[in-house]
Amino acid sequence: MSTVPAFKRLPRAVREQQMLDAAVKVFSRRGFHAASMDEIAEDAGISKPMVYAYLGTKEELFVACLHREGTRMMQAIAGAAAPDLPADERLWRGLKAFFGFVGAYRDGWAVLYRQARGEQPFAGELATMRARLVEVVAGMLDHALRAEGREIAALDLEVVAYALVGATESLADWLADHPDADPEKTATRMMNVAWLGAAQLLHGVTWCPPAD
Amino acid sequence: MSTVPAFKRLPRAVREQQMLDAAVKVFSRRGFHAASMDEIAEDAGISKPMVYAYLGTKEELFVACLHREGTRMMQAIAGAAAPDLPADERLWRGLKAFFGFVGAYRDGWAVLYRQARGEQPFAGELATMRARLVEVVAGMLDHALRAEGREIAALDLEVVAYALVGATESLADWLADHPDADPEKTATRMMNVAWLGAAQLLHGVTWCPPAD
DNA sequence: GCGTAACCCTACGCACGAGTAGGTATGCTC
DNA sequence: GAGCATACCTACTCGTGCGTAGGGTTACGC
Repeated sequence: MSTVPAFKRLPRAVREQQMLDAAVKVFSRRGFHAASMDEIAEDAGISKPMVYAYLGTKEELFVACLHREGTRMMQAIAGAAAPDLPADERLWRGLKAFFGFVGAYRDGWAVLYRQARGEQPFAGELATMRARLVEVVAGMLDHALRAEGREIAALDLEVVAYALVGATESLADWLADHPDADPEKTATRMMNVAWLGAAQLLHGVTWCPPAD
Repeated sequence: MSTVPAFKRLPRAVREQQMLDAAVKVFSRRGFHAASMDEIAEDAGISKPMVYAYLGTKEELFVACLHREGTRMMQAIAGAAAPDLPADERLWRGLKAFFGFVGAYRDGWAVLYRQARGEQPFAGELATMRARLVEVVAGMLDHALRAEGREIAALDLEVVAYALVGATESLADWLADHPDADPEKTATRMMNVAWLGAAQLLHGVTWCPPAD
């Protein structure tokens, strides 16, 4: 009895992407633990054993999501911020690319930023990616500083870079919650906060705590 | 057969605090879902039904943690940053109080910042608290701006405040991972990034995207 | 000293969800 | 058109962990 199959058979590569799309969507809304494999499978329009066959266990599936979205993001940034540009131009292009990514893949961003941070097994991997970003920003600042003939303790540099990355992430979060906001405009605003402060530092202006 | 009880009977108020301490500790390490009521009870040196009797279900327990740590934090900040001080002084004291809180209650901070963000039922409450903070910072900036005879669109103000709060949270996170770092020094570094940038904005200096 | 209330326990029921066993249909190759 | 690999399913097992039933013991008022 050859009934017409309700939905087509598709090649593995296509189905894998559909599953990853569904997984990113569900993980972003529910978080790792609250998400169920059944829901992901249903959302992908497929049955659960298929997910296990293609992407493995729940943990492996989550790692696959992290990996896809993470490299997607890093490549977007790296592709935009060429290392031979001046610092402000580089920062600007990097920010534009970053906010572009967040705007285009809000769920992916939510998984990376909101969900993967607290979960023990994955926090490490995420921290590494984040650390790479911080290092890049710190390197940029250091480069700009040396060009001005100045220098700063490595630890201070790292912390400043950390703050800049944090501010950026925070605005990204804001962007993810305001679907009608413009990514490029957000990048401009970020430049206004970050670059003006950083430029001051570059020129040797610093703030000191009051005597008491 | 009156055996000596292994551990003392304690009044409710004391046990509740012990339970909350244990809950904050476990939730901060494992996250809401991965944390088990059994582990929390064991860590508090008590049996599970006691936790249910005093603090209710797992969700209610988590909310209680959020509430205690949240008000603890907000009161620390509000108590330090008196509204009649000049803007930079106020910002400085607020930051000092905030980083002091994070340094003293690292687990509490981790629950608020790392764990409660992604979990659907609690994200709202957290967002409200965060929004209150952003509003305070935005109000401070607005106040300082008006004192200079200048003005800025409300949305821009909100976004800048958002970025500052995000940068601060990010440094707090850094602090939580570096136990030997000094909270006050961290606050100073934050001032260097935030205030210098904000002061520029206050004086009307802005950054514009390049023509192309 | 006796009731009553507060403190505290061991031991379970039960649902939910990760992962699998075992089988069917479709297309591709020779 | 036989054989085989690939795509896909329904229907289960079983562990884990939330929440509770039911009962014991210490303190405190009177």
